[in-house]
Amino acid sequence: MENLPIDPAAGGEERAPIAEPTLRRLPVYHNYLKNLDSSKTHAISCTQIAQDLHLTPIQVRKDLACTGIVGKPKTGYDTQALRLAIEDFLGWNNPNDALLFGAGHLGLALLSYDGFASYGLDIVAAVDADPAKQGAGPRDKKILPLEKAAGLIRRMHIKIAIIAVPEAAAQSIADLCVSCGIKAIWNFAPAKITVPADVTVQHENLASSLAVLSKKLSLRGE
Amino acid sequence: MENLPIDPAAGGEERAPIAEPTLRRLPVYHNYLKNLDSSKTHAISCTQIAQDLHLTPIQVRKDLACTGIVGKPKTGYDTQALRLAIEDFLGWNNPNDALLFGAGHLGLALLSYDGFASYGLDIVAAVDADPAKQGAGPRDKKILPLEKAAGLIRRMHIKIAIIAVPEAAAQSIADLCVSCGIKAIWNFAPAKITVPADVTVQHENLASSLAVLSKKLSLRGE
DNA sequence: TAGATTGTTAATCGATTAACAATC
DNA sequence: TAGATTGTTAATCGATTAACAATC
Repeated sequence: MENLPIDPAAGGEERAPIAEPTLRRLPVYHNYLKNLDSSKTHAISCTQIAQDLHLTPIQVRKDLACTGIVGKPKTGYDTQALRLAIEDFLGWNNPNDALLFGAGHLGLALLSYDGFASYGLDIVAAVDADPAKQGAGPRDKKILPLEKAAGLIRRMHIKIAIIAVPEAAAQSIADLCVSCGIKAIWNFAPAKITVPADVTVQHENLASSLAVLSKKLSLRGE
Repeated sequence: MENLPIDPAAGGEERAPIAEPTLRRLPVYHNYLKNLDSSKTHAISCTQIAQDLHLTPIQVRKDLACTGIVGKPKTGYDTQALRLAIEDFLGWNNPNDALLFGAGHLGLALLSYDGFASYGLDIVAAVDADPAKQGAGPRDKKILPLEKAAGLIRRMHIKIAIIAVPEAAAQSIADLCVSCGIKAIWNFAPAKITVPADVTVQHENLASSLAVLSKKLSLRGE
């Protein structure tokens, strides 16, 4: 294979586009490895991973191949090396700064979560239009007035915005972000937002997940 | 086609399994219809929907066919009927009771959100192990001691649990749920949970979404 | 009627799974 | 060595897209 060299500067040639389902599974493997007792388990096989995560060994093998890791027949992969390969591939050791819009319950939940750092995301601050919410937030993160957003994004060259504002405000916040140079939006508002083609939007759609869950539940009940 | 009759009692025969991507798009169509000015738009075509949602007309047509809706050539679908057909198909007019575990920021965010009702989900209450969090929550929802969970689930025949507790507590909460007869778990904890085969788990995996977002961002930047 | 749109069958595309040689 | 596991090419499966007749 040998696609996706670890050094991003290396590849001038066409790079194999990674399948999104694979991409979504990589953090799952990473979390699995993190929870292994590393003092005991120095190597792990696809067979073992697949069994524990309820996947097939072939799928695991193919997914991991994307990261460039090379395993040893009969023993499997070095757990430490595999973990690092996933982190490398996902860019988790080059953290991205992000600005959070909205300090309601959801915004505070995101701001409180200290796990994002290990996923290569650093929420530098939050902004909120409500003066009552402004001030010190969880984990020593500041909650600033909305007016500070544009300057902050420009000054820190922030590329990622997280939108956790009410549905009605989502589009205008997105517009603001785009005008300041934001290139990726993680949207938690239950609203479709429209952005130019060069901006990526990842929509966290609870209604979709709920539809899957409740349909499965109703199908099971027969 | 004529699969998936609206009356769930009708089908003894094999029922066409709905594709998950389709299932996830149905709420998107629904939200789109909701935001239409219904006084003006009595009928809507696939072409129009596809254009506004950045999909293809063929895909929209196929997705909507699952709901059993029948359109009229040249005009499209009756907007009202289409909306109801989606709600019917997704079971949104037979709401399911759910119990929320965890009243941290995320739990409160879920409890505060008044949109779930229209998605067929009724969070009857929350439970939390921390006495300081117990009492009245948002929207007049009670936050009860953890010990009340089992009785509540059994008494109300609750089938859905929402887990919004810290990673370390997730599995033991899941075990509790299973032992009380919960059949579907919506898991917001960043933890893999293991349940018997007859229980459905929908895992809301932020790390996966973030991986997709940051990979797209880094690929764009070349 | 003409033209746009639906409903449905066939073709394509991409992800998953199977098969198997290479390797430790 | 024998046996388990990797890496990779081929086959399968399922979702998307294309094609087109039916319909208003």
